[in-house]
Amino acid sequence: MNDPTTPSADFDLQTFLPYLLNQAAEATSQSFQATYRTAYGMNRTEWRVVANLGKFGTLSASDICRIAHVEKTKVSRAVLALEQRGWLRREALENDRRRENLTLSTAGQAIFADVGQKAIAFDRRLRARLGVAAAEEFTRALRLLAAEDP
Amino acid sequence: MNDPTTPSADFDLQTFLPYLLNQAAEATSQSFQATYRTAYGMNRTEWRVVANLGKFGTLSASDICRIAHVEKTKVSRAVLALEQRGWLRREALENDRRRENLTLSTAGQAIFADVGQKAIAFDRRLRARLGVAAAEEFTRALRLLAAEDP
DNA sequence: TCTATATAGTTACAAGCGTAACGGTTGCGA
DNA sequence: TCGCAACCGTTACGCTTGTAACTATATAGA
Repeated sequence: MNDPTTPSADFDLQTFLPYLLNQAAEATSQSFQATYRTAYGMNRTEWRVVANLGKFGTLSASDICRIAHVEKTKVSRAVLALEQRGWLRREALENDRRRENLTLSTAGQAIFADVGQKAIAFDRRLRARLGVAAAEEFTRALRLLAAEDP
Repeated sequence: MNDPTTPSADFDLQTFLPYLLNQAAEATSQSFQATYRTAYGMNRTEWRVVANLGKFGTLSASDICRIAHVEKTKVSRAVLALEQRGWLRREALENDRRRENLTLSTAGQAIFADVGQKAIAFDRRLRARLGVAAAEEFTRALRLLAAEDP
């Protein structure tokens, strides 16, 4: 296999894991994005902010950066957009005036409940397509590859 | 952490397949991108064009669109950039003057060989991390999810 | 205390992107 | 044959993004 005198096999993009991962990620994200885009005009980052605030209740912007692995400038802009539409409230912290607590408004919670339910259904369909057991193994592999180090 | 008032059926981004796919795709693509970016100043689309021309020899721009699932405007810009750096040649077709054949120059082929070898090594490391057998199953799942329909 | 280093979040600017329109070409059907 | 639709590739425009700088606050060390 690794005879140094013979040229090694040519590279094939179609079997390259990063490429395949991108294709699958694009296809599924693109497909689900209609759910929050057409109904609420949110982009992906805004939806992720809503999803994390919906789950954790209250977070700071930098918390969201860490948890969801999103750039802080993206979070900053998403928070502004969500606030302007009345889906999110900011609250200053007395003990550290650099940060602010973010919380979904009632309207924001309703949106989280709506899109969240559809996300659960969407996820269930994807897992059914893979087979429920295989989906578990698949998820483990994704987490392994997503781990920072390489 | 968890708001005790939220019901347990709430959506959790951390188990959502499109999210996990994005994380894994971003992590691996980002990690490998250093290989072609620092050495040759290519972006992802340019690298994909090189990879496909390296494999197939000669293609038209629209061929690349179909094969690599890239927007035609991105391909157009990538081809221009690669041509200006002398890594790719265009050739008019007599029987259809709308299209042009694209081929890597000698320099382009050398780049393909270099980056391609590193890609193969990178891919091998990823698959080793998953376990070679598991990686096969993983690849099948990715192809299934990347299929257009949902 | 005073300095300097780190952090939180915002903003400016340039680069990248997708949508839509465009010019040029081909092929099909009336 | 003409006319019209489909196609290839490029360009124009506006929106999104990342990098780097910035303000403001907090913390650690001399």
